[in-house]
Amino acid sequence: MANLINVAKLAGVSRATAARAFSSPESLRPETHRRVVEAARALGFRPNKVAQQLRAQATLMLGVMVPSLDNPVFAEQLQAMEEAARAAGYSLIVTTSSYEPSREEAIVEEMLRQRVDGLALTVADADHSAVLAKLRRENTPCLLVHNPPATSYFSSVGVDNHTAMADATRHLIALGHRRIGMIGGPLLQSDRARLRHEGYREAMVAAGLTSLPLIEMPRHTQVALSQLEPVLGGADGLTAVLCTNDLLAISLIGELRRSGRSVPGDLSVMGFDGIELGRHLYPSLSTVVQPRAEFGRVAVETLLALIRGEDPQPRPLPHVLREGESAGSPPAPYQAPEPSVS
Amino acid sequence: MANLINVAKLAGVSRATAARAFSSPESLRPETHRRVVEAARALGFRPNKVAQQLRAQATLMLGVMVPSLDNPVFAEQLQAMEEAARAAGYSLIVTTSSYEPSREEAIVEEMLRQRVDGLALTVADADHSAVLAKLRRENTPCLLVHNPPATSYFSSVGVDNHTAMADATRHLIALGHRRIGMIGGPLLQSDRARLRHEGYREAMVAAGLTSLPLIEMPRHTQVALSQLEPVLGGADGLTAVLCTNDLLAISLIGELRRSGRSVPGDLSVMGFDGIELGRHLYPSLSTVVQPRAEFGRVAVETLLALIRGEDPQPRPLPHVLREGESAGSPPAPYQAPEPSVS
DNA sequence: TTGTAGGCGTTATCAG
DNA sequence: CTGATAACGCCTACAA
Repeated sequence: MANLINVAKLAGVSRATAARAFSSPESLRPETHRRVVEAARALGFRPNKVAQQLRAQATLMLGVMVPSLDNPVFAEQLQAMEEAARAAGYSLIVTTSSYEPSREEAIVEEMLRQRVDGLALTVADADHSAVLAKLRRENTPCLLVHNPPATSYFSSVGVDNHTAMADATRHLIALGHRRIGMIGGPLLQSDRARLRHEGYREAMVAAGLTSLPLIEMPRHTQVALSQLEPVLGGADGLTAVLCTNDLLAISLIGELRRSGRSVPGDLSVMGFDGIELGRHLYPSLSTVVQPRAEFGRVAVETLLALIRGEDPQPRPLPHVLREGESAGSPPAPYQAPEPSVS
Repeated sequence: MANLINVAKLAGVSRATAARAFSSPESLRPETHRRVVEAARALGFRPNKVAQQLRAQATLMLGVMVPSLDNPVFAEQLQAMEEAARAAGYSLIVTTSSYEPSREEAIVEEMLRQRVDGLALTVADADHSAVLAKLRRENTPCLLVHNPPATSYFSSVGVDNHTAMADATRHLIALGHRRIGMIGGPLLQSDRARLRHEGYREAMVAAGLTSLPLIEMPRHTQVALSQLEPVLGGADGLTAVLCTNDLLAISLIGELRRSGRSVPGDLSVMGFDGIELGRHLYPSLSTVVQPRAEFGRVAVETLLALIRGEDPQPRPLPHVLREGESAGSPPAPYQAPEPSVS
């Protein structure tokens, strides 16, 4: 109904002239331009992006796939991406994968059919991802977010997970902790979990301490304290725990306090991600801050560079240790009462 | 390059036949079908949705606009919407408005140009929204999420904010509280804030108690304790506070504890939204649960019904009071020491 | 400054 | 069962 043809008719000009009234108004006689604009308004004309996209062979759309939006780290990053994309004239198609390969597959296929100009993906394990393997054969620009560079075929935006977790570990060691454990969500095989655990291990070893295997929690957002009891109790129980994300840390703190323990009195807890909320809790969360807003901006910028055909080499984003109230000195070891001097 | 024409050529058939191999394979001779499929695979053919959308005059896309993704209530709802939409064959274009009218305007215009099949919007105040006024003149189906029905021109999905907050208030009253206040984010004029405050007021009045004005915090996610001190201290200070969202409540609890007060010992705190995280905190959050996942499902279903030309009449979604550890009995009033009997 | 015309990739209609 | 053709709405050489 309200297309350029009708606008042209009503204005008494050709399709081309009507089109030019929008794409290059300065090339029109003012009077002509006015007539077209007038007609467009009268008809409630609104340019059809779908037709523009078909014609231009470009959609100005980016496809974004995150594992979930339940974790604020992804939601906050997505928010930043959306703002950056909008500022550059791009729209976002947003999907969640739950890390399920079949969904990842379907989502990416769908987005390719939609002819998105670029993809920003977060997958479980970039090294063993079927969907990434397939994407190598396509020529749609693709950027990994959070996933380490891996095969280095795809550009990637994220912090240095290895160093970041090593820093967190050293922080706890500096506070005096010696028996430090680490817990993670149900995806121990994820590339980030591996790197973070490796960072922890290295820092422990470098300090002459014993590193423990990553303890797997049944969910990404909730600890099962019962699974932790064995390593907590006793004289040689842990005095500090690193978590692979803030939600786990928050849940752990809650469970500990509910079980009558104090944080950090009985156990120090550190998170990872630096979600906003962590600042406001009591005890506030000690954590490794990933700059989520910068993530979003850099991700979009990098992806747009890829789309322009450039070869951006994004550097790892800087992480920051945010000291909160959830990590402190270890409890004083139990001392047998000594005879007093006096 | 890899379009139907080339596939047709390679398969030695016409465009139409090539197309049919995908849209109605059963209408082709098996051998023909095989040849087309073979050719498609050889060329890496992938149907072009943009062309399909242009041709079909429908995009199978929904436009979603939320105020922000920093608040898990929106992120969790969005996640549910995405899953429901995907299940129905729709994609989501996601945007954030920060409640800024100019962004709302630009976003909606953009989505209309993109010819989304429907819009799901959350605005600050549905009664005084310029963008909604404009949308009334368009014929793109539009659904409000969270906003109360307002003018009743647009369908709307959400809880009954009035009753929900009244329920929360009655809960505190039942616990023994008499001096109960309410705090909100910086958008006191939002339709939901109004309704919730009204619900609070009614419940207070019905119990013969004094309702107070909504106290405005500078941000949606963070309290300024200094602004609250006046109403907290003293013998007639508040014993309980209702918050318009969970993040405010969590922040309030953190600030209170950091200032040496206990929750709920000194002050009971209730949130609103029921974000997952609230369960895991210590003290766990007493709150009014909005069924976010159901929100998402119902929103998508309702919007799809609108798109089909039906006239769905979504009922308010049921809210649930979740009792947590952050609300309890009020502190015993200060008693002047009495002469002991003995 | 404005008009003409072809094509972006797909699908529905109508013949054959 | 298959082929030819027009149309979805827009843009942009190329002409005039």
